[in-house]
Amino acid sequence: MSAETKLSVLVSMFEWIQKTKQTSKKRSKFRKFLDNFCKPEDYFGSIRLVLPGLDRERGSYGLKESVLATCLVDALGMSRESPDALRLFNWRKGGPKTGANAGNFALVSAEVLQRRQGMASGGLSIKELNDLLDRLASAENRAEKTSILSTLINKTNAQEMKWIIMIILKDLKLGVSEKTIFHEFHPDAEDLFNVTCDLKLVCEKLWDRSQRHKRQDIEVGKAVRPQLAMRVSDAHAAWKKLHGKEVVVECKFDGDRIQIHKNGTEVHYFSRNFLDHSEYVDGMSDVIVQNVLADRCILDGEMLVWDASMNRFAEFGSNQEIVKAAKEGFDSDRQLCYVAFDILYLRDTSVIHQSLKERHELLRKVVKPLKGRLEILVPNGGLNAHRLPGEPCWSLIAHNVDGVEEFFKETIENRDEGIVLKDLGSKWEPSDRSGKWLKLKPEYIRAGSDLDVLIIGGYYGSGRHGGEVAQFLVGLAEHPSANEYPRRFISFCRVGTGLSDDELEAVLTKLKPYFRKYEYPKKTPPSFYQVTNNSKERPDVWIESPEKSVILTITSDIRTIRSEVFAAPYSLRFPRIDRVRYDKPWHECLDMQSFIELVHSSNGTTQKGKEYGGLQHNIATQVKYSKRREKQNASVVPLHFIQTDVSDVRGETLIFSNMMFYFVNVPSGYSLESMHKMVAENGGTFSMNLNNSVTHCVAAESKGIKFQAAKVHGDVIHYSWVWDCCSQKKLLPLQLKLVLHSFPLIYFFVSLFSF
DNA sequence: GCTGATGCGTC
DNA sequence: GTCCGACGACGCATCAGC
DNA sequence: GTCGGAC
Repeated sequence: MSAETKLSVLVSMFEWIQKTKQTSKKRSKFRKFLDNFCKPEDYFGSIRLVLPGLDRERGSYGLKESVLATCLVDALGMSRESPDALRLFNWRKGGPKTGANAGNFALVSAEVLQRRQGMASGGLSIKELNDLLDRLASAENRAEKTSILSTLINKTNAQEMKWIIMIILKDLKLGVSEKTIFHEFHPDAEDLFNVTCDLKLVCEKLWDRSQRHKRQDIEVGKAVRPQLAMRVSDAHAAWKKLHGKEVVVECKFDGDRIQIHKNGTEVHYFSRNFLDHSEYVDGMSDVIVQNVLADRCILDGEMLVWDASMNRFAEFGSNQEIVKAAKEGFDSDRQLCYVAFDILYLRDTSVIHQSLKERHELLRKVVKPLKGRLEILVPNGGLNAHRLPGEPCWSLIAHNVDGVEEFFKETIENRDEGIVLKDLGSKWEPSDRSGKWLKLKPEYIRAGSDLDVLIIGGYYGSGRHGGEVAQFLVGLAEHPSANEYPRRFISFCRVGTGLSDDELEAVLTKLKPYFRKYEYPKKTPPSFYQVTNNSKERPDVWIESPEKSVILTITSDIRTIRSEVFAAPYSLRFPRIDRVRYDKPWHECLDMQSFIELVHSSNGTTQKGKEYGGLQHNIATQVKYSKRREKQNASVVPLHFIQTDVSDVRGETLIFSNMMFYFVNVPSGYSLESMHKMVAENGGTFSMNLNNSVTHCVAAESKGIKFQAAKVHGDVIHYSWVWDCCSQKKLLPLQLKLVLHSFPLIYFFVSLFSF
């Protein structure tokens, strides 16, 4: 009987791989470990330590750097004020003493441990380590975790402990891809993992590298790694990539990607990261069991919330809220709704090898849609079938690039975040993002013209950014009095991506002389910065004074987010730095009021207004035309987001003063722009979106999702009233004819007016 | 028992 | 072209510490 | 989710 594989062997392999540059050498070292040093019965035990991010056998540890630091300090019996303790707590902070290890928690820990642990290996086996890690993951409280860590420290040396810490943090920094590990383990390991998401199963089935494994198909109850969409920049790029294929375009839903596995009355809900989300069972399983007309089946789709009173899908992020409400027996108009857009398994066979077209047919046959609870997304049916008249459809077959473009525009205008394009002839490929599915999202914020914000603080980075400031806290200016510079800056969002290493370095060189260390909570923030007391809002350094700082152009998703974390009422979704504006002085920072206006002026139709407690808001693209920019972004910004430039419009009358118009739609043959100009010529203002400032909601036709939304807002006026007023140069009474939405739908096609 | 800090998981 | 690590926002759950 | 960098 041979002894168990020791952790020390694994660790020396780790050390070697880490210091080796060439992938091929890393590869062969790992290979050697498997062949010569690891017993097959320890394969799973080892692989799960090499790929901790893929292991689902063990729950999470509840330990990241911060808690881990306290636990280690306690486990080592150190005072929390001792230099070594502070070193651990401030592991990100750079400085002369911290040297190369700053930003790498495991290395900082190793430094501290080295002074307290022996050099000799503790002789811990891989099996023993896994047992202790299991205990660590199921520990009830911090004291218990501390005690297990203490045991680990007693059974290891500092080097081994360093790697254990990296395993706990699920980041080994080996510089070897998951693919490589799988491939060296067994040529079929990656494929098998992709269709089972089960490391243990892979290790048990493929322990013999010389035995090829016939490609295993998916099975009910085992998560499959989902197929993903590749982002493309515009409709033409998308069309080019799918040249000659039969293409379906679908609305991209903004919920949670969920794979539903139905096995009789047992239903599982797997997320993108193959976690089993059992919290959906209560709200969803009955519907699935009753309306999916097959005993065994796997569906791929999006979990959303349907708002029955609004007759549309709720904003992103409401799933958990609804799950919770349902659990507490709270009745509401909102309920979980699953939109199935694919089927992967039916009865006893995988159907991923069939074409998407065939799978759509299967979906139709197998899933019985239930309005607002379970829907299917197929062209010419499913969700499309019970849409409101005039409402754009949710998916269709595209015949040319114009069709795609048109659908794209409609989708953004009427719903949410973009479209997905798929080749109808393609099969479903686990884990694929190579471009069989494409996603197309608009660029909502015009880089360079809108979000110019000021850096007010910095945070130390980690990993390759260790020891240096790598993220910024940015702020908006307080609205200045006339002819004055802003006095205070209001925190708004954090941003840490978008600059190249060189650009970041340049910014740091400029700012470093003005960094002021922030030692929370000893000192309060500089008085010219307005921040909340939230723990995320305590930068490591403040910029000494706003005049010394730098303006950044930020870009982000259109959907702004109500924020409690920052001092400003809204924050951004997916923020990134577009560029550094050395050319702009600090005081040209966007001010808070303009920002709020920006948010309000284009609240999209998918979001809910404040009165509904909604959380999402959209950012407009307020455009100041410059020839160059116009050209540069011509195809990037959806037309309807561009606000009409009325700076050259001369006033005709002032009949519309104090009125703000919102156009639901415009008569065919006329542009939104011309309507806006007409309003402006007569003293009125207009909004691109339906918000509370809008006083007059105008439509030419009573159809479309925007019209439905407008009805909720209030009366909708027929556009002929606006025209009558303008042509007669006086405000006409509204009473009679022109309130569209309370009227039978007879349209007045007035075309007598010319300007 | 409440609150703030922290971690997890979604996008 | 592909992968990976370093980053962003939120909501919710959990636990420490008062 | 986005992004830049490495291979």
